Amino acid sequence: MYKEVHKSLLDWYDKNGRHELPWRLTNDPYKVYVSEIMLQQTQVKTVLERFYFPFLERFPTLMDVATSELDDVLKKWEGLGYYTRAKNLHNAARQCGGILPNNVHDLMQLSGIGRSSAHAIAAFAYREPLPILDANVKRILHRYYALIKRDEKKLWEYAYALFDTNHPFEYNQAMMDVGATVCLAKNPLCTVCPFESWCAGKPSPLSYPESKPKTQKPVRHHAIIIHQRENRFALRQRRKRFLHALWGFDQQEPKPYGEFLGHITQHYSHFTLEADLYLSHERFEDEEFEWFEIDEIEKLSLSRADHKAVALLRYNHKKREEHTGDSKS
DNA sequence: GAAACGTGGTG
DNA sequence: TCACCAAGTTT
Repeated sequence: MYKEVHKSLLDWYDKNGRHELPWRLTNDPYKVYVSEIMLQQTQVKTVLERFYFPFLERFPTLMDVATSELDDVLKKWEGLGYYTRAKNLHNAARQCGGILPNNVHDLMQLSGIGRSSAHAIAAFAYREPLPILDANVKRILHRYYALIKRDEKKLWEYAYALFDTNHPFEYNQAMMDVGATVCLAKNPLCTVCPFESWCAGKPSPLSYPESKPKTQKPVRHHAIIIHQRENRFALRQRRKRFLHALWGFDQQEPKPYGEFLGHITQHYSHFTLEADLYLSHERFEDEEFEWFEIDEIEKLSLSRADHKAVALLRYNHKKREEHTGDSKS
């Protein structure tokens, strides 16, 4: 049925596939696993250039993750976002005793591994003849079959329908690459697509699937307060889901709390933070908080917004030294 | 099943 | 400038 389609796809993959991706060259399931988690909702470029290699250098094996502290894992995840992934990775490593399961069922029992990641790990790391279904494949399927509605269950059926059981590994990799480089969300390059002759959505690729109703992100106003006591500053480790386990400064309702240091805007996945930053020398007692010298703060894992706060603190400090003529440090 | 969950790149 | 997107999972 799909013989010609599969041939077209494989030919395209041979010539145009991203054959140099490191997690595609390794035969270490752990490395494939790490790549799959890092790549969730994250661009290849970011993972490749800033996170994949440093993480593996610090944690060469899953056992290293299992025997390390969450704070250490988080430090290597700092800046990558969706920090629950790091928490889940750490938890999963301990769940399986540092030995990654080799089948979809057992993989899915681990924290942070859903059906999509389980199939990807099984297919890429263990060469299981299973179709994958990620955002790339979904976009291709929606267009190929001209599917308007988003339906997870049906998409899996189509994923199995189009799957090439004779070349499972190459097929899956090829689908990822077509989705990432040809069947693009905004500007699909249909003229060079291996599916061109059979794609039902080609006349109007942007129609599949139907776009979600656009909602504007709410803006939340806060004050970020840097409490200072001599040469130390107060930070606490977050306990809730948002930016879980990351350290940060005090955050309160928007009003003046001392010396104004600047304004911080940070766009999160579901809201925008607008915060004024203050330096306070008022007495501050809270068991949640610990006191750090400025250089010690850098050793903690901080969110982007809190890093901006540190930068403003340093900038302000430096500016003051210039004014007082004090040029030490 | 909808909403929560980060950050950087892009048009 | 800003909405949208990029290899999803959990609640």
